[in-house]
Amino acid sequence: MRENGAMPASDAVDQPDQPWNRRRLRSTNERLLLDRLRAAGSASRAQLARETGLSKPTVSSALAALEEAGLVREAGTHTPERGRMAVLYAPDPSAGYALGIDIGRGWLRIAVADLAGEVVARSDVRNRARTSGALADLVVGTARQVIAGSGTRIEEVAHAVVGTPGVYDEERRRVRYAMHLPGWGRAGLFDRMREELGIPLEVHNDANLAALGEYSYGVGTGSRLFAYILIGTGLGMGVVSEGRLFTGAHGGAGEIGFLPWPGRQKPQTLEDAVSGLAVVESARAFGMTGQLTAKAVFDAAREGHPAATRAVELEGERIAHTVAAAAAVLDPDLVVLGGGVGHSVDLLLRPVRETLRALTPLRPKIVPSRLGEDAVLLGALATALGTARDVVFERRSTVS
Amino acid sequence: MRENGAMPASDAVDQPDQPWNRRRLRSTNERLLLDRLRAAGSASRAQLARETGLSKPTVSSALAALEEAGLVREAGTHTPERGRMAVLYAPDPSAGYALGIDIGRGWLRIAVADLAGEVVARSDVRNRARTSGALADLVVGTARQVIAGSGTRIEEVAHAVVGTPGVYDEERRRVRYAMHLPGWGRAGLFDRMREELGIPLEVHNDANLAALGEYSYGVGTGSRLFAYILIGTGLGMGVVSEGRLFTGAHGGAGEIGFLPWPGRQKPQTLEDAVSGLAVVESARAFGMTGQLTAKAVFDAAREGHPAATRAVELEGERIAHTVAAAAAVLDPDLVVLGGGVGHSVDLLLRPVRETLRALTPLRPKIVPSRLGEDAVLLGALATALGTARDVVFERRSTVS
DNA sequence: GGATATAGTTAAGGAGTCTTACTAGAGGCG
DNA sequence: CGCCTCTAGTAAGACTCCTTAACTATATCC
Repeated sequence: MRENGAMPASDAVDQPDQPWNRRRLRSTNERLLLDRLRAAGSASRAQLARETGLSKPTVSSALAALEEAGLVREAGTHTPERGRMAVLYAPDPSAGYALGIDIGRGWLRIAVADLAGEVVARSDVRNRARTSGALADLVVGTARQVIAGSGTRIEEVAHAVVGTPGVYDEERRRVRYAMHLPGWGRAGLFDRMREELGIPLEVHNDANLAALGEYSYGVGTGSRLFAYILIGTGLGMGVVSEGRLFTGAHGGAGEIGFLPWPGRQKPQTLEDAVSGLAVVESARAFGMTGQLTAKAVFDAAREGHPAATRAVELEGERIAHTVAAAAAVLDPDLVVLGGGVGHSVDLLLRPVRETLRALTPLRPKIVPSRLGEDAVLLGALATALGTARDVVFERRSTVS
Repeated sequence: MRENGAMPASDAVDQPDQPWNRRRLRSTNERLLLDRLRAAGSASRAQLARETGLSKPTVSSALAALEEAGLVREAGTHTPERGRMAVLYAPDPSAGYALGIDIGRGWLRIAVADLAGEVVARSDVRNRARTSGALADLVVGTARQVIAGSGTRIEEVAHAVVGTPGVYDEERRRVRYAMHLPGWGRAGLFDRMREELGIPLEVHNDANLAALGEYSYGVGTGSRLFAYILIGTGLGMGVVSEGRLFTGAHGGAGEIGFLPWPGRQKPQTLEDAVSGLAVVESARAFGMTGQLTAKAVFDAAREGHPAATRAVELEGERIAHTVAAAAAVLDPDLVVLGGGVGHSVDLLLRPVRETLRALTPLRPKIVPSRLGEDAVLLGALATALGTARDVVFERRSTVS
C-alpha cells in the first residue's frame, strides 16, 4: 500500500505513534461523523449523537466545524413520528474531486468523480500513440480536457490514480513487465505526467485496480477475500483482502502470468497458454481457418462451430488451473473473471467449473465481471476517491 | 484474523467507530507509552516525552497510572553526560502470561511466556494419544503442568493459542482437513479444552503459526511479505503480510496441499507429490531398498547415494513448483523452507533454485528455517502474546 | 562556587467533552 | 383550545486531561 508516487496526507489518519492531544481528539471525532454521514447518506444531529455515542452538543459543534470547512451541508429535513422537525446533514460531494485514468493498449479512459463517487465527466479515446512520450502527452491532454469538461478547477482535484499494465517500481520510477505497450518501461514517465498535471498521481497495476473496482462497484461487494482474473491481451490477477488491495512485497502480487504451466514440450509460463492469443492458436490447431481473433472464436463457439467449441473448452481448462492455484494459495470466497473475455464468460463458466472439480476440492464461487471494460477505470476512481477524501479532510483546518 | 475461539478484548483498541471521549484519549496515550517502552526496553520519563511528543507532566501522570496498574515498573537509573540522574521505567514482564500449544502428529509442545516474550516454562511430550479425546486430555493436563511449573497462577495466563494441522472452522467449532490426526475433526474439542483450562483459547493452522514464529523470532523479521513452506508429513504454507497473518476468506489460505500438480497419469494434488512420504516413494522407484524414511533418504543423499540423490533432486524440483506458484500469486520477498525437511534444506536449496530459474522470472529469496521444529510453538506464543498484551492492558482500569 | 544542562514536579490555563437544564417545535388528546 | 408528551437542538457550567511555564533537584564543567 505504499506504491503511491506522491505521498498523500492520508497517512496522518492512522499513525499509532502520534500523541493524542485534544486537537487530534476533535479531528478524530469529526472524521467519525463524516464517515458515518457518508455511510448513511444523511442524518440529523440527534441521530448522529445516538449512533456514535457522542453527546449532542459535541455533535453540533463538530458538525458546525465541518460545515464551516465545506465538507458537510444541510440536506433537507425529516419529521419524526412526533416531535420537532430535524435538520438533516449530508457530506458535500463537491468538496473535492478524484481523477481516474485507465491506460490500456487499445483505449485510454479518464474520468472525474466527486467525493460522493459520482462520475461528473468522462472521456474514452483510442490509444493510437506510437511512443511512450506521445501516450504520456495524450494522457495529460485528455485529463485536462475531462477536468475542464467537468466544470471543476484543477486545484479541486485532490488525487489521481493511474491503472496500467505491469508493475510500477517506486524506486526506479518506472513500470516493469509492461509487455504490450512499447517503451512504457521508461523511467520518469509518470513523474512527468504528475508534474504537468499538478495533481498527486498514484500508479497501480490494472488488474489490481479492476479488482478494487469490482469490489467497490461490482459483484465483489462484501467479499472478505476475492480475486479478479483479468484475461485479455495479457493475463493478470488482482486480489482484494478485507477491502484493501493485496499487493505483495513489491507490488507484484497476482502476476499469475508467471505461473509455471506444464506445456507439452518444455516449461513455459501460463500467460502464453491462457491469454487471448492462445484461444486463437488452439482454434487454428483444431482446424479453424481465416482471419481469427479471440472474439471471432468465441462467436463461432456460440454458434456451435466444433473446432471453436473445443478451443473454448481448452481455454476453460486453462483458466481452471489458474483459479485452482489462486484458490489453494489465497482461499478466496469469490473469483471474478473479467477482461477481454468478459463478454464470453458464459461460454467459459461450465468448462472452468468442471475442470476445477477434477483438480481440487477447493471450489470458490466463480462469477463473471459486472463492470466489464469499466472495471479498471472505476477501480482507479475508487482508489483515488479514498485518498482524495483523506486529503480534503486533512486540508480543512489549514484552509479555513 | 477472526478465527479465534474466544473473542479477545483486543478489538477495543482500534475500533474506528467508537467515540473518542476523554477517557479514551488517556487510554490511548497510556498505550502509546507502554508500546514505546516495550520497543525501547526501558526509558526515562523525559526521554518518553521527547520521543512521543507528549508533555512531561502528561508522561509522568500516565506512567504513574501504569505503574499503579502493575504494567510498568522502575528499572534502574541512567546518568546522562551531565545533568540529573534519570529514573528508568520498563514494562513489567510479569504483568501477565501467554500460553502456546503446538499439537503435532508426533509431538505435543507447550510453553508459557511472560509479557516480554521470555519462555518461563516448557514441556515437550510425545503424542501417543490414540483418540482425539485422549489427545485433548493430554493437552489440558500438560498445559496445567507447564503453568504450575512456571510458578504462575492460571488467572495470570491471559491468552492461549493452539497450533494444529488443518483449518479451524469457527462456525462449526471443529477442524477441517486434518488428515493425519485421527478423529481430530470432531466438533467441540477445542471448546472442551478452553472450558477445562479456563483460558481464552484461539486455534490456528500450524503452518500459519510457524510463519508467524519465523517472522517474530526467526529469519522473517522485517519482511514485508513472506511465505513459510512447511514440508513434513503434510504440506502447508503460512503467509505473513505486513506483520499480520494472511488467512484468506475462511482461514484456508496457504493450503497448497490442494495445488493441482501435473502427475503423469491423472491430475492429483501436490500434497501427494511433495510431502515426506513422496521422497521415500521416489527413492524406492529409483532403486533404493530397505526400511526407508524421509530422513534416511536425505542422509543417504548426503553421503552420495545415487538413487537417494536423484530422489532429493526430484523433491527439490517439486518444491520449486510450489514456490513458483506462491511467488506468482503472492510476490513474497522471502520464502522460508521448514518442517520435517528442515535439517535437509541444505541439500534441497540448489535443486530448488535451479528448477525455479527455469520455471519463472520471479525468484524470491529462499532460505531455510532458523527455528526448525520450534517454529509452530514460538508462533503460537507470539500470537498469544499479542492478544495477552491487549487483554492485560484493557484489564488494568477495571482491576484497580 | 557559579554556569549550564538534564530530570522531574507544581501551578495555571486552555481545549474539548459531558451533564444537566432549558427552549423550540410538532403532534395527540381531552 | 390548552395542555401534555415527545423529539431536536442550544446554553451554561463542571470535569478531564493536556500544555505551557516556572520551578526544584541534581549532575558535570570550568
